[in-house]
Amino acid sequence: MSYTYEYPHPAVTVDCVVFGLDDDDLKVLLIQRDIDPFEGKWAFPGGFVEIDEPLEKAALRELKEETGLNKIFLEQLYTFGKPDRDPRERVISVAFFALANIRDHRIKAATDARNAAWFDVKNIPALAFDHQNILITALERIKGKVSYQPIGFELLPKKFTLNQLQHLYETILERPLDKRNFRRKILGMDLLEETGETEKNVAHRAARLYRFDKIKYNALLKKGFIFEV
Amino acid sequence: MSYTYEYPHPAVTVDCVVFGLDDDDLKVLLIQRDIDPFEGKWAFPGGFVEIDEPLEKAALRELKEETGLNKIFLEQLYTFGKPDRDPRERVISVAFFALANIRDHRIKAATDARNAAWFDVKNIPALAFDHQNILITALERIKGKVSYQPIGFELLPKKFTLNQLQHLYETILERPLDKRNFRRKILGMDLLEETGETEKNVAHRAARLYRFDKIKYNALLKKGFIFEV
DNA sequence: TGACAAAGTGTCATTTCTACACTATTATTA
DNA sequence: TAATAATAGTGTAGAAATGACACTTTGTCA
Repeated sequence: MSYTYEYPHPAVTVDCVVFGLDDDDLKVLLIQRDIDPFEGKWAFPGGFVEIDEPLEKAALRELKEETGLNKIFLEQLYTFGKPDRDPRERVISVAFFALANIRDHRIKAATDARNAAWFDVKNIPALAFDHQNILITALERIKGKVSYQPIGFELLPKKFTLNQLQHLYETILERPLDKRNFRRKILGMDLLEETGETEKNVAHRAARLYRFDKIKYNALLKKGFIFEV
Repeated sequence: MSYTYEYPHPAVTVDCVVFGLDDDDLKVLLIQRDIDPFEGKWAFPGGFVEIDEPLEKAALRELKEETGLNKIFLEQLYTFGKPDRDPRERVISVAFFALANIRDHRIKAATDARNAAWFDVKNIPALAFDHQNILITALERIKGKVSYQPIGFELLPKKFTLNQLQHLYETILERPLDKRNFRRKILGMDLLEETGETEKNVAHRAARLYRFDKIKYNALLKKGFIFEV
């Protein structure tokens, strides 16, 4: 079967930059390509958009096919369209980004992916295509966004300590924050709910566990509340 | 001539949302389509990306062809890809947005545009394709961006009064600002240079004219300065 | 039971924000 | 030429937010 057009058409792909947090490090999910071009190289999960498929749906499908990751929230990041970014033909790629809790998801490679794994953003192998650029763009976005949208909570377990939350912000923003000031600000927003529980199996005083109250957040939003860290 | 592919390919277009400021109103540049589909309807300037052409270059080319607007700074806005957004075939459109000073540019329609004109964003005719969505996205973007990037200056003449600047912010943000607080904040940033000149031909005390000092701004940026209004 | 490790807590000085009203200047008009 | 109309231009004080800073509490483990 073949498809003919009066004018040349580019191919369109989607790519997904999924961030995760693993103890101390910010990570991204990569797959090792099992097909040419760039066979054996690491890249962001992604692939061709089907002709009647919405972009976001294509991204979710590819993500699931290649890594097993399912049902996560994707946000459009940027569209990469340099004419020579793919050696096969003109390929325009719509990149998405997402946050995921590493422990909640079991990654497993499939279809065009030989392998799938989380990599520390500070230690990324050489990437296929222009995916290095995509990574840079995604890091800028997450850094810019984390301060004024409560997206960070997606990276943590449902119940988390204030120290974990502070650590997350310090990791993404790449600067230290004052413990007391951080707590004052976060708790003052009235977005966190105490679970009444504390950490288990730690060799020191156990910290209180909180959960993010999305309903409260949405209610505050309607009243003009602005999240800011 | 025809082009054949093993798999179906979407077409890719670019669209440009150009904002301008005319006295009291925020405007956008629209063209009236001279060809099907949506012949006679108003739409954002744009068109098909050539097979070896970067996206931004395509946007600049279409903008110039259809409206005469030349050499303005475009920023990628969002990519619109719903499968049925174009009745002809699957078309994925990469939208850009830009700011322009209306008085500096003479608009003239050409090629596929029967007409080109500025429209008050509060009073937009029915638009072709999903361009209403594109407009909404662009308005959100400019509103979100104007407060923390000094983009507003692009909309004003080179020399402008503080009242013009304040009015611009009030128009985009859709809320009133306090005159004294606004002046204190803007002047305190040390980004504006007094020209020494004043307004001409006004029936009241003439206001001082300022210009935006981009060199100073870039220097401050390097020192970690954050613009915020 | 003492040492260790992290949790949890308050204050003060500085800066920033907000709300608010009158005088100065210029062109126009009576 | 004096009065009027229109906008320019200016300061302050109270409230809120920020940033810097160190010790006590609680639990585990040796």
